[in-house]
Amino acid sequence: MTDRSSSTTRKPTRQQAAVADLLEKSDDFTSAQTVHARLREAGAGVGLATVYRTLQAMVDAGTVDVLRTDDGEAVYRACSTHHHHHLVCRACGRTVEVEGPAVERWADKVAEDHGFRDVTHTLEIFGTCADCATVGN
Amino acid sequence: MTDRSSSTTRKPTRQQAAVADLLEKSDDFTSAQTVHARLREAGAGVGLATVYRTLQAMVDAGTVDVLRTDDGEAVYRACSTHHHHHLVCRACGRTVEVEGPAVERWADKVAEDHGFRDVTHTLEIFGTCADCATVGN
DNA sequence: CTCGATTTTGACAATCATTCTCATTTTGGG
DNA sequence: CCCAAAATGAGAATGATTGTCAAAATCGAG
Ligand SMILES: [Zn+2]
Ligand SMILES: [Zn+2]
Ligand SMILES: [Zn+2]
Ligand SMILES: [Zn+2]
Repeated sequence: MTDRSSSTTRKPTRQQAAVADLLEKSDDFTSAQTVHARLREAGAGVGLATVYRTLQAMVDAGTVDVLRTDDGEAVYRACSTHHHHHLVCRACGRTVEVEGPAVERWADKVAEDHGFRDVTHTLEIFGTCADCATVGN
Repeated sequence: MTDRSSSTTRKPTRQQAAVADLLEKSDDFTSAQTVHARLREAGAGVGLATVYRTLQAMVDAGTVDVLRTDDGEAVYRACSTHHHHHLVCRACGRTVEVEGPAVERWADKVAEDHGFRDVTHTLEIFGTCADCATVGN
């Protein structure tokens, strides 16, 4: 159990900062493997296990969002902290954060109508962005 | 490329029928591994590779829905053929199909407003169903 | 500063779902 | 019956993710 919880802001290590910085600079969702590779070629390498641990910690802390690609790979992105969803270009990966208060209410109501508690939801929109649509056709 | 597409209704084999039947009888999302195990213990075993192939074919044919669990495992369910989403109990797996025309329109509009084409979306609602809420607390 | 306790790291092994290989079996038409 | 195409399945290969555990970094009290 890694549960020495209530961890009050511990100073990030060099490795943790490196992972966080890289995500900040990247506009689209990035896999752990890619983060590892990028850091390696950038000189300041970070162990693969540490990359996974750091990403998971950030997800738990709510500072990064995670979602699954079609083939099941987890990808991460530094997002704004409030609740939102994503519009992702399936060609280039360009990502736009979107919000829909009505959708939030709808999801909660549907769940409640069926007697469900502790409701959460996942919602992602995929498409081909204008730039990619131009190139591809 | 396995693309001898334009599939002209081929008679399902014993194995394909077994997988399809099992999914029909199950009300919740089931993983390929579980389908394989269930079929095995039910006597009429089916090769694991065939289970995967059959499930993928059914997904392509639109006769089953697939989604990813939190740990990335693909799970399948025989659903109605029209577009819908799911309300899933994260404790017992009970699943309810739900629809939300307004959400569909919202998603398409958001994408269009940002210049995206060929839009699709994924949306699942998770919670604890009434039965499980009673037991757990 | 110094030393032991605690946390973090990372090389490497272990898991495990999914895919690939390819020889064998089944199916269907002629 | 005979052959070619399609399907099957046992086992190997792949690849992301997690587990292990000894070494390194950090912290806090004395
Ligand atoms: Zn986000
Ligand atoms: Zn939402
Ligand atoms: Zn469904
Ligand atoms: Zn929909």
